[in-house]
Amino acid sequence: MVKATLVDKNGFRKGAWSKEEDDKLRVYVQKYGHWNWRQLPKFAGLSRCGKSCRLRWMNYLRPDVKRGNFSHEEDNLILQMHEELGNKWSTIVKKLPGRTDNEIKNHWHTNLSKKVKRNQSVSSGLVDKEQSRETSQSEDSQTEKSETESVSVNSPPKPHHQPDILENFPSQEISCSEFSSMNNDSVSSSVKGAADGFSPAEIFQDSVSDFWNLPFLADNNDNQDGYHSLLFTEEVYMHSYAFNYDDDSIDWIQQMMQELEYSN
DNA sequence: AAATATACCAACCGCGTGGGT
DNA sequence: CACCCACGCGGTTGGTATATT
Repeated sequence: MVKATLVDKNGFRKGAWSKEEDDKLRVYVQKYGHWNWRQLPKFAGLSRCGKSCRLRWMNYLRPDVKRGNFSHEEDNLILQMHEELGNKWSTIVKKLPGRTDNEIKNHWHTNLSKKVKRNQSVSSGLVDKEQSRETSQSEDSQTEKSETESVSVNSPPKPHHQPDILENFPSQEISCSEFSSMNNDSVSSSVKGAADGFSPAEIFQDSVSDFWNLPFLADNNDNQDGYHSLLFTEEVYMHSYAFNYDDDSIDWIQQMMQELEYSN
């Protein structure tokens, strides 16, 4: 199910994601969160546009994405919600934790919409014997499928690209909307929560004064309370703020990231 | 076994929206 | 108010797997 990889006019790779790209994106987002999808590929060392990265993460790499086929309960819920809401996939997906809007949309178009059409035909008396036979057959196979699949729903298999490096990776994702919408005050406030007992201004000042002396704190070995990820978030923020994402700062972060990767 | 049709689904694309300036 | 930017949503495309002839 992969598209041939090619390059668009901006030099961004398109098409199928390689395992290496997946790993880079997964490691990056799990460590640092997706604080800005547009900038993220540069920092993660990916030649992809931010949009593509976001989609890949949301639909495939997110640790809580539930793979495998849909259970009867899920099917019924989708049918019911779709009847109420129409193609509001983002709303429907909220009722199906672990599923993605893309997955639900695909499932709808490939399975459920046909089911609905058949049911409508049945109810309007347009179906002939042959069709009803087909229907019952496919329903049966569907049932069979769903029964075996409900197991996979309860214990979702991990994405097939899951590298060993992430086996013990606690997720410390920072929501894009949460972070990217932060202004100076809110960043300071969030840090205040982590640093406990310091005023935003103090934290901010301390961050500035200590910035060049701080080690790179995004360390997987010590993230019990997410404190380090918060510190890192602040650090990246400060750095990007100070340098306004110029090439030097990007190179600097990339270099640091590489060093981190090698040290793991 | 080969050719063709169909199903599936990852990824792309365009547009709307909201926040910031 | 207008403009820009980043993001999210929904529709669509197209490559691969599987079934059928």
